[in-house]
Amino acid sequence: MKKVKRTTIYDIAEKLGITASSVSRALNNSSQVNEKTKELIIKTADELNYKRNLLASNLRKGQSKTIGVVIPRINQNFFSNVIAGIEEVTYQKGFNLIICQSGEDHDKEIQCVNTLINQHVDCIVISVSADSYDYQHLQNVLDHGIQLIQFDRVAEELETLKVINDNLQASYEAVSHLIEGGYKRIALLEGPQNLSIFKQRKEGYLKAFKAYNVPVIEELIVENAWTKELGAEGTRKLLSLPHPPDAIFASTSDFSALGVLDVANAMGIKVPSELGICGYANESFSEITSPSITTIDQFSVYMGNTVANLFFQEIGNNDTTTKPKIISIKPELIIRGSTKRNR
Amino acid sequence: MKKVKRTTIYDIAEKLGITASSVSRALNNSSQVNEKTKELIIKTADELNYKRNLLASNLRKGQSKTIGVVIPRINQNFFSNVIAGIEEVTYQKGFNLIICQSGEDHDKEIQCVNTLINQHVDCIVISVSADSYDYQHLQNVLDHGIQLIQFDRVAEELETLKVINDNLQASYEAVSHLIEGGYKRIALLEGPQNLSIFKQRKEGYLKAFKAYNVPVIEELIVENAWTKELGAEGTRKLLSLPHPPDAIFASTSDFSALGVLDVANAMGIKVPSELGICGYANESFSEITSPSITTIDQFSVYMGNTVANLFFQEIGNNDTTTKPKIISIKPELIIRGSTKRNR
DNA sequence: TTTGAAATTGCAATCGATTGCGTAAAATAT
DNA sequence: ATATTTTACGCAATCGATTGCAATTTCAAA
Repeated sequence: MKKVKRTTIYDIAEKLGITASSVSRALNNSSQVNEKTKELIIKTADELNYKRNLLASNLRKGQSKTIGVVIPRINQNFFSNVIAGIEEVTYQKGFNLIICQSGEDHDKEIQCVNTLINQHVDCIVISVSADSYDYQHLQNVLDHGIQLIQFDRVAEELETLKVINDNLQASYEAVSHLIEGGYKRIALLEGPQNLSIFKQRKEGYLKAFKAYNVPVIEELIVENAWTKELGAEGTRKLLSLPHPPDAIFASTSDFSALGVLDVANAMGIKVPSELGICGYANESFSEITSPSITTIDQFSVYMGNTVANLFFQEIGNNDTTTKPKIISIKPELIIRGSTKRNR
Repeated sequence: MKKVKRTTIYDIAEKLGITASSVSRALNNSSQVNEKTKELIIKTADELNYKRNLLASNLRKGQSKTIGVVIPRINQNFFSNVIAGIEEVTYQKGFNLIICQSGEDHDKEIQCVNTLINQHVDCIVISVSADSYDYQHLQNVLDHGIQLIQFDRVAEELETLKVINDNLQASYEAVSHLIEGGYKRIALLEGPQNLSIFKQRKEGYLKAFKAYNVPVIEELIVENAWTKELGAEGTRKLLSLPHPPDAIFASTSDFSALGVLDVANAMGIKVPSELGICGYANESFSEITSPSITTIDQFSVYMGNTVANLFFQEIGNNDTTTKPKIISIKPELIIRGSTKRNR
């Protein structure tokens, strides 16, 4: 296992009595090497089971053909789908992906970013963690001449490429759907407001109220309810109010919505007739629950594709005067059983 | 964005009027450099926003502190959990993860492996794709002196480190549970038999029959039913037999079990009273369905931890005479509504 | 003050691939 | 046959960090 001497271009050169230069050129399919010798070189390279040392190659070329991805956690449907989407594209271009998990921790996020800078990645793709409070480390990425693309959870104040969902619009549509369904007291389970995505979702919620000329009821807005447990907890509080809500928009995630559903079931409250529920993210389980949960699809794999394509588009483009692009993907409201009441 | 000259140890050396050697040593906390100059070097490195170029460092040191992971697809619960588990451990050791998806395609798997060899990864962790028919590419990994660890889906004939589930035992327990529950005609949805995991699960199924002295009914064994759709299809066939089964063990996955459940619901067949269902893998949705699905938990995150720990244990260990280790993790049967009938 | 050992630092090669520049050889034009 | 252009290949530097060995300095012991 140890100390296997791998064959290098020098080994090939020596065997053929030529220089490493020619070998290198041949393997890069340069036109300045004779066709015959090129064939010969490729043949012997194959015989010797030669594999190019990308460390050396990349060092010399000052690039790495590697993209670093920093996400809160990989074993969360949305993120693993985005990664799958990124990989689809990058793989075809011969780029590799280094994955780091920030675990929703600001310090670990900084460490991840630094590691990726050390690795000389060509680009860092990030969805910031929930407790990120400043973005010096991201500025640092730019200072090192590394392309930076933010997706989904973005630091708005940083001028970088961004791929986001139109959270406001999606949220607006979801709440409109509830209002049109005849729900009168619609509660909101909101996420950490330092993340713009959650702020936007709240704005969409408020916008719908305004559009339909319905007054907002402050006591129906529950902060920081973005896990299944917190969602359940918030729901218990909401449902024990003197004037409980007749619908809950779990704007943070389907997990949260699942918490709502559990509590409703446990309390014998009928969904959707007595309580409408709408989640967010179209997790795979949301169509399996009973009733199935109305939610919002974010086209996560497509989002990954978009991120990757954006990168390849931008590196081809040396024009530094272009404004930082923001691509917004319109999510889709998926109406299911949890909000379909027959009046 | 382009052409940012990053600071190197030479820049630091020049600024302080010393050599790069000392800078390098200082940054590696070598004892052969004066404490005072060490401090000074570290301070200026920080001021200049120096980041070590790992390409250069790794090239020189002949390692990369990187582990390559090849899996069928990342956006599948089991695999993303394993990766999360691997990352937990490797991150602490300062190792990075390069992720490749084979997409269940043998050729792409080969390409992935080759890329990782090019990248000079220190270890390749792989769960082979379903249509892998030979393992030359894995042998090649070993030939390049790269540590190879297989997990879950393994090529048994290759002598490498392996981390697997005790599929046979788990499967045996699941079927025993069904038999003890009074189910008489238990069908099996099996996966591609070239993958040992599916072969073992079938063996467990057969073993249970033998143990309880129940005859195996060949027509109740359905080949290649390892997606939701194929599971549903197989179920339709099974349930339209003259003598339909009264339980189905979807040994391939919970997705397949979900297909079974859908068909049963559609046909108005009651679960678990008229039909028992058991899945595999404890996907998050399996406890949400109604009834919830009895399944087998594979401790996927722990499996990832184990893989990573195994690697670090082995590289510390230069003794090449050690036999290739196989670590078997005992999965756990999780009994839920889909097999709980009250007789 | 001298001597020897220990502590610091510098020199230069090395990891493997790439590439600008120069030159010899081959091909084409005159 | 000679001049000129192409083509093909070699030389040597380079990317940035590491490290064995040599050289110098420091310091304590004699």
